[in-house]
Amino acid sequence: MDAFRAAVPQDHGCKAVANRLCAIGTYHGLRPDEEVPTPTRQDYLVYIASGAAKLVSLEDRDRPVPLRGHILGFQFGGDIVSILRKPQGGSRLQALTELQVITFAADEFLDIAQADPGMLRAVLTKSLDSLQRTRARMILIGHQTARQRIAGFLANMAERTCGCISGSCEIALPMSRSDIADSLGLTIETVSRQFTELRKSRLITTPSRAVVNLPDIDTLKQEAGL
Amino acid sequence: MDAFRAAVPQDHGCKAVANRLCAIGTYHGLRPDEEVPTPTRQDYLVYIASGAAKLVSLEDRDRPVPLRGHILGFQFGGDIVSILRKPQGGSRLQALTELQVITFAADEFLDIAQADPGMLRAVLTKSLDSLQRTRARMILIGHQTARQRIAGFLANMAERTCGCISGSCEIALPMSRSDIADSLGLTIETVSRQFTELRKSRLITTPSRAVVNLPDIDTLKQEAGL
DNA sequence: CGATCAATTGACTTAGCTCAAAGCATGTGG
DNA sequence: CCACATGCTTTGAGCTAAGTCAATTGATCG
Repeated sequence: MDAFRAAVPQDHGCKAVANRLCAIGTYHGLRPDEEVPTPTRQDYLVYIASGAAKLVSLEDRDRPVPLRGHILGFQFGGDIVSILRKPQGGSRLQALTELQVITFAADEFLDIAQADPGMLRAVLTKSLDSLQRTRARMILIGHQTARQRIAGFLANMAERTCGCISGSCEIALPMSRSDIADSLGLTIETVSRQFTELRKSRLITTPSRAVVNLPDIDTLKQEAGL
Repeated sequence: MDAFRAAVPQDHGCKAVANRLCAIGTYHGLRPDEEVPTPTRQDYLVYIASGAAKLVSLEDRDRPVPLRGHILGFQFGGDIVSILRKPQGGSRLQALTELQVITFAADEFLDIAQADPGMLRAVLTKSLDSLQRTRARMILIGHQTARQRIAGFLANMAERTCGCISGSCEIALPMSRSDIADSLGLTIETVSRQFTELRKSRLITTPSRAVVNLPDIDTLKQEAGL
């Protein structure tokens, strides 16, 4: 429950709450391509203990086409994801690597969190932040070129998976090109071309298909317009 | 405080809270182009009593260019907006019409809301919903054509300003073409061209520059891929 | 060692951007 | 009241980034 504790600047009694949370949650171990069981009766919160996953919008028949089966984003160890049940905006969480998660019903979570006002407050703050970040990303997607999006994606991955915000680092890309393309609103071909462009510009090297070396994160960020 | 009450399915004692909120809040009356005073010391929540406004990201010198001074969205009577102070992702709320708002510090709000767990819970739910909607919109922006975005924008406006989700209706567009363009990640020219295209398709008529008639919202939505 | 699937590369098309001009309001001063 | 200036909006003519279609290469796995 590190993420919860991290969300609270001064940890005032959250450890106890975190333990209570673990008590109501269920552990799941998943292999690549398997899905975190989708709730039917109520909303769930998922804490990702380790591994990488993609959040995909449901592909209901009666859903607007552009919203069907698209990648909403990627999640990594430490993240908390809310999985809402169907009517509102259903989504499923699919493992990209070996994945360990703890799931619990949102209602039960709220019942417990309510006991600790600071806790609930922290979660609210966290979700408002999340909203702000998503908004920012929306603007980017609306105004950035393909190259900027890819550069930004790689810089973001470096930060989220290795905590690297500067200098050089090597990151693993557990998702396919097609997943990347979809999440950025691009095509596979364009993603591929941008990778080779960045390679030519010496901003990345690709030792293997799923590994990318970022020799200069700062320039990469600049390239992304950040 | 209708919006707050609306957020709670069964109103259990929120009216009292709403009154308390009004007590800690400050009323502001603004004319077009004026701004809701930007907080420097803490985050603020703004309840829009009446009128229309645009939420604009700050244009700090040291901010990534694509995030500078862009339209994050439009807000109307009944909406609640969070204005975060600088470091996180500052934004300002600028009146498009005569605007009446009540502002209060987020901290004070949380102090009061905490007393009523159901209330805080409702707000959390509301903000999670908001996150989901923003995510959906992000996908759309990444995958929709100019025509779909404009059609979707108009349908959305009809729903938010007159509550029309079907049939026909006439809406006012208090914002400029350039505001619309920016919020959708398009250029003014493209917006203008799409308006004339929709006019040719008999999906809209424009009695005046700032007024649009939607004779068939259902087809419009279909056009938007919704 | 093929067979299969993902990724890359190439040739072509096109939606939307850029640049530029013209149309239309609204307001101001003579 | 008109002339003119100013600021939005519309329209037009290329141009370019990214999408589409199609072929090739490269990995992985029975």
